[in-house]
Amino acid sequence: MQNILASIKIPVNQNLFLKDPSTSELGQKIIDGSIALMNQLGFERFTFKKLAIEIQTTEASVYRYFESKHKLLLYLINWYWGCIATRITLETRNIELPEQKLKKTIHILTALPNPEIDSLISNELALKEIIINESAKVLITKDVDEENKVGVFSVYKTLVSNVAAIINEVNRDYPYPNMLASSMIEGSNQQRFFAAHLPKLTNIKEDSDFVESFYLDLIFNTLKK
Amino acid sequence: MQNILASIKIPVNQNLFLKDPSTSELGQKIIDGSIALMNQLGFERFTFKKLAIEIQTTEASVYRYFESKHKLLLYLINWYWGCIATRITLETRNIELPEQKLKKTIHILTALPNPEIDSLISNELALKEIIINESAKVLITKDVDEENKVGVFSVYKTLVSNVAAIINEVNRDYPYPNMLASSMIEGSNQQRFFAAHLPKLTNIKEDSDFVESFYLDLIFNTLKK
DNA sequence: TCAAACATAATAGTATTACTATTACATTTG
DNA sequence: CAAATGTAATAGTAATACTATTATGTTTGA
Repeated sequence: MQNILASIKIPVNQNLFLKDPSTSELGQKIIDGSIALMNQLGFERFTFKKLAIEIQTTEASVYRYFESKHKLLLYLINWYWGCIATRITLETRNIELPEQKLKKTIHILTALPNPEIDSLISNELALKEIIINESAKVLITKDVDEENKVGVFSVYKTLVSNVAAIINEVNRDYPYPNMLASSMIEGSNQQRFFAAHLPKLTNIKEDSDFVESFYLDLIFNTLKK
Repeated sequence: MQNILASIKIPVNQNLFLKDPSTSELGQKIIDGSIALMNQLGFERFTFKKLAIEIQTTEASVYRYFESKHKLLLYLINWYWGCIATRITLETRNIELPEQKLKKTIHILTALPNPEIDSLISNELALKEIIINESAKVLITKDVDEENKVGVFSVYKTLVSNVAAIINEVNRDYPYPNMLASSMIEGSNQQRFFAAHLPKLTNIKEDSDFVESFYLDLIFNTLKK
C-alpha cells in the first residue's frame, strides 16, 4: 500500500491554531520541526525558541501559528488520532467478519507502525513516540474540561466510540465497550513506555513485541461468550 | 477496621527528600499542605511559594525538605503505593483461595477508598486524586531512567510484581501477569479521570461505579482456563 | 500603476516561576 | 556555657512562556 492518506486532508479542530499551519511553508516547517524536536527533547525541554532556531525563524513567528506549546502538542495529537481513525475506516471497510475487523483494528492501534508499509506521514514513528511520551501531559490536566468544551477531544472520542462499536459487533452483550476501547488505546502506549524504561512492569522479552499479543488475548477472551 | 496502618512506618526512598518530612512538625505540614494544595491547583499551578504561604512558612524552608516540586510529587506517589502495597499484604494474608485473594486485590486497587472503613491516612481521597491526576507527569518523563537508577520506582515495581504473583496463583500459565497488573493499576486511575472529565470514553452511568466491575470481569475472563 | 490595506515576520521586551546563595536565629550537646 | 548543629528567612538569579510594538513584504482596487 502506498501513501494514500498523504493526499487525504485530516481535519483538525480550528481552536488549536491561530493560523492553519497546513496553509503555508513556514507552517509545515513548524509541524515537521516540532515533531522532530519535541521527540528529541521531550515536552518540558521543548521551547518555541529552540524550535525557531532549529527551523531558522523566530519565536514570535511560531506564536503567530500557535498560542502555546500546549496547543501545539494538542494539534499534533489531534492530527495523529485523525490519521489513525481514517486508517481504521479504510482498512476495515472490506472486512465482513466482525472478529477479523476487530483483529485488524487492534493491530492498527497497538502495533508499532511499519514505516515501509503503513506509514501515513514521513515521520509517523517520531509522532507515535510523542503520543506515547507526552499525551498524558496535555490530556490529564486541570484545563481538560474547558478544552473539551471547545471540541478539542472530539476526534479522539469518535475514535473510541468507533472501536467500541466494532467490539460490540463481536459481542452485542458486552457491557463495557468504551472502557475496553479506551483502556486498550491508552494502555498499549503506556505499556510501550514501560517496556522501554521500566521493563519490570511488563512481560516484554528481548525484541519480540508482546503488546499486540497481550491485547489480542485480553480482548478476545473477554468477549468470548 | 481501624487505622492500623497509621502506626506503620511506610518507608520512602531516601533520594526523594533532603530532610525527612516525617521527622518534624514543619515536614508534616509540608506533606499535608501539599496534598491539599496540589489537589486543589493541579501540579502545574502548584508552587512552593503558594504552599509556603498556605502553611505559613517560607519558600526556602520548603526547599530544605524537597529539592523540587517534582521530587515532592514523587515522594507523595511513592508513599501512596507503599501504603497500598502494605494494605494488600495485610488484607490478603489470611485468604486461602487464590480467586478470593485476587478479588480482594482488585478491590483495593480499583475501588475508591471508603474514608470510614479503609482509610490509611486522613486525606487518602485527596492523595488518590493526586495519583489519578498527576502521576503521569512525573512517571512519563525523559528523566525516568535516571530516577529509576536511584530506586525511585522500586516500591511501585514491587507492588506490580506482587500483584502479578497473585494473578499467577489463579492461572499459572498466563503469560502476561505483569502487563495485566500494571495496566489494571494505571488503567483504573485513568478510567476514573475519564469518568470525571471525558465520560464518553467510558461506560460509567450516573453514580454507579463501573471501574471495579470492569476489571473484575476483564481479569477473571482472561484468566479462565 | 501605485498606494492603501493587509498579511507576515522580526525585535525587544515583561512576568512568572523554579531554584540558590547567603545570612540569621534557635536548639542541642559535651 | 560555648561550639556544633539544626532550622528558617532574605534576597536574590536564570530560564522560559508569552506579548507589545515595529518592520517588511504582498495583495488589491481605483
